[in-house]
Amino acid sequence: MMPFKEMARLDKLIHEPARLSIMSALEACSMAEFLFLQELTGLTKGNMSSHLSKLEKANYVLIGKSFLRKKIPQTTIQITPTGSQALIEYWKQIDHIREITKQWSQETSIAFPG
Amino acid sequence: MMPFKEMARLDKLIHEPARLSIMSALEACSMAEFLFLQELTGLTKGNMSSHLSKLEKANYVLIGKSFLRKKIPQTTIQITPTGSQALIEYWKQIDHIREITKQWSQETSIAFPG
DNA sequence: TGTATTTAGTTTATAATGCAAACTAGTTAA
DNA sequence: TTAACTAGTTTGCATTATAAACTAAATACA
Repeated sequence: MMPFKEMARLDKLIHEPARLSIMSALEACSMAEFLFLQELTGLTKGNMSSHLSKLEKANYVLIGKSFLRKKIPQTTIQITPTGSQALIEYWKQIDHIREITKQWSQETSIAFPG
Repeated sequence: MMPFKEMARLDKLIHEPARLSIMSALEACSMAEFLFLQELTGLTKGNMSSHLSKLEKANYVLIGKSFLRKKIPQTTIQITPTGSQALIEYWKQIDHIREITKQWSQETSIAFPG
């Protein structure tokens, strides 16, 4: 297949920058609180919340709600094995795309020099 | 800055997969015809056309219209120096993000082992 | 005690965007 | 002469990212 068609297959759930940053942060922390994650990513609360919902729906993250000292609500987020795998796949695909694009570029410059 | 905030700054004009494939293809070819580019990327004509318009508006590509044997319209597309630079910057930023994310990940696992 | 503010999120409304179907304008075929 | 093809553009629709508005509970303070 032509290398460029491969880009259309990138996992859009991960590709979106806000979610890519969430997923990357979660891959680094084994578990993160909502507010900590918000600070790391710089997203607004509403934005965080809706992106997390999408990731949860895809089973990329696990969201746990509990209460601190039985009072203050605390939401914790973990990446799931599915999510972790998807992130790895995503970067692998990015690498592959860059590699074959570079190859194709070289072949083209040989075929049509100057 | 936290690494994850950097993702929000990715050039969205290039980040979008359809346009990333257009830009990558154009970086490889010095000049491409509309239909050739369409075949390379697998995009529909309508889709190609609107993405190219956006890239043109940003001065990332140069679009030339001419007529083959004075009859058949032929659109040729070239990447501009601005576009080429933007693409290079984009990949540089991706690399940087991955690097600092990896670093941050290591630091975190030292700070919070287990 | 009551009311004002803060905290921790969720829901809603909006604006932007990607996408292909429908359209345009010209060419060739039957 | 009308039907079908070519090379693209425009339009309308569905999806999506975003922040503002909202909810529900806890605390401050007067």
